[in-house]
Amino acid sequence: MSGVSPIRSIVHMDLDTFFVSVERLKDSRLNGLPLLIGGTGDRAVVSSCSYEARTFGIRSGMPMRMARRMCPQAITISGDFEAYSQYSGMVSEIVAESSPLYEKASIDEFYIDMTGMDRYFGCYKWAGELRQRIIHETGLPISFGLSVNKLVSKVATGEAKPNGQLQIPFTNVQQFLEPMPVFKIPMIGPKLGRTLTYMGVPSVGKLRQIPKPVLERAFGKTGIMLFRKARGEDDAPVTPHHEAKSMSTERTFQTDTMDVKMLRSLVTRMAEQLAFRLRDDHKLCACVAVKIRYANFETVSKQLRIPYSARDEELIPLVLRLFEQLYQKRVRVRLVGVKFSQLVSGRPQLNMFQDMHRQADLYDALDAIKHKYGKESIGKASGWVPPKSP
DNA sequence: TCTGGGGTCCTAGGACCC
DNA sequence: TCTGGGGTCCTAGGACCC
Repeated sequence: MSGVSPIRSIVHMDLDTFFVSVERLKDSRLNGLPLLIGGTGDRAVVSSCSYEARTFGIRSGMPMRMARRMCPQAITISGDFEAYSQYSGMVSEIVAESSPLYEKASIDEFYIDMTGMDRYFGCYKWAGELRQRIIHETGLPISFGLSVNKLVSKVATGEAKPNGQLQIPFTNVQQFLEPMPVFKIPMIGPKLGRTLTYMGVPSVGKLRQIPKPVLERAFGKTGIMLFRKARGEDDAPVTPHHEAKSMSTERTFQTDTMDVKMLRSLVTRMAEQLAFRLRDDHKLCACVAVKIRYANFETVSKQLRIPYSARDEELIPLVLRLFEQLYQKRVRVRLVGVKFSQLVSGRPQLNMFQDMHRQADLYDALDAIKHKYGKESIGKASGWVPPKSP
């Protein structure tokens, strides 16, 4: 093999306003209307919104209250994640069937590595046919970008939307990126984007003019990243499978609370549900963490390295202990969360000093019930939270 | 207009070891 | 006993993505 890597052909496919599109398949009367998907509570945010809603300045991530103020006639729908997951699966199957190497990057986007295929087929033609097939078989609009790596392909998809496709050959990468505002580059978020703009670097073209040492001095590793991205460089491979590295759950309350008993039983239940997920995925965790966000949005967390475990009797007391260490008494709490990380594959270790066979049998029985009747069907009494009164 | 929930990755400081 | 330097692990917080 020579050391010279060939120019790659990477497709990025992204379903357009995915949640909105699914809702419109379920109910065609929603076509053409401003639509907001997200929670209904006071503190909900917009998960997805239609292009009709976007003309009012609404964006995903925006508080629902604000969105409704900007567009009172918008229709609000609380998400149906089961349906979204099903449709996402349908699209995945079509992509998997036709692509030699693909990566599902999120519920609504894929990367496909077509390097080498272009000698036999035209990549652009092939990707266009795949796109049409997805549209035809699922009814969901989807766009794609085709270029030399994930970065440029993803940016190209952004420009192709809605319901379009765009190829950027490697000879055109610079000219394509140059006029772009820096925040169109993935990983340049609000914070970095603002800093760059204040520095007089609003576009990728301007960013490209800054010497590497200057960027490195100003931003460290991030500076190197900026230098490369400004040139459309990205050697990240298309990776078919990712092992989960953490699992977490959190809950924001409708109104801030000081009910410690409720908080304790909630984090207990959260730990229990996550431990169930661990065992279900045949995973163990070696780090547990608790997060609290107070009424003033100040957010604190505490984590602890532990011997690998997936057992309720080990994990729940640890989570409760972290909670007690973290919790500031008499301060109103907005959110609590529990996270298990440092995951590895494995089964809970048998503890010789306990009657482990009985213990293991008990787990199997309890987990079987959770499978059959749902995660909420059974749990420790201490994890029980009274249903909200109307 | 006060800011969801599920993730990943990076940074920086302190502990600890050789 | 006022003191090095590098490596690694751990913790806390934050930026970013969908």
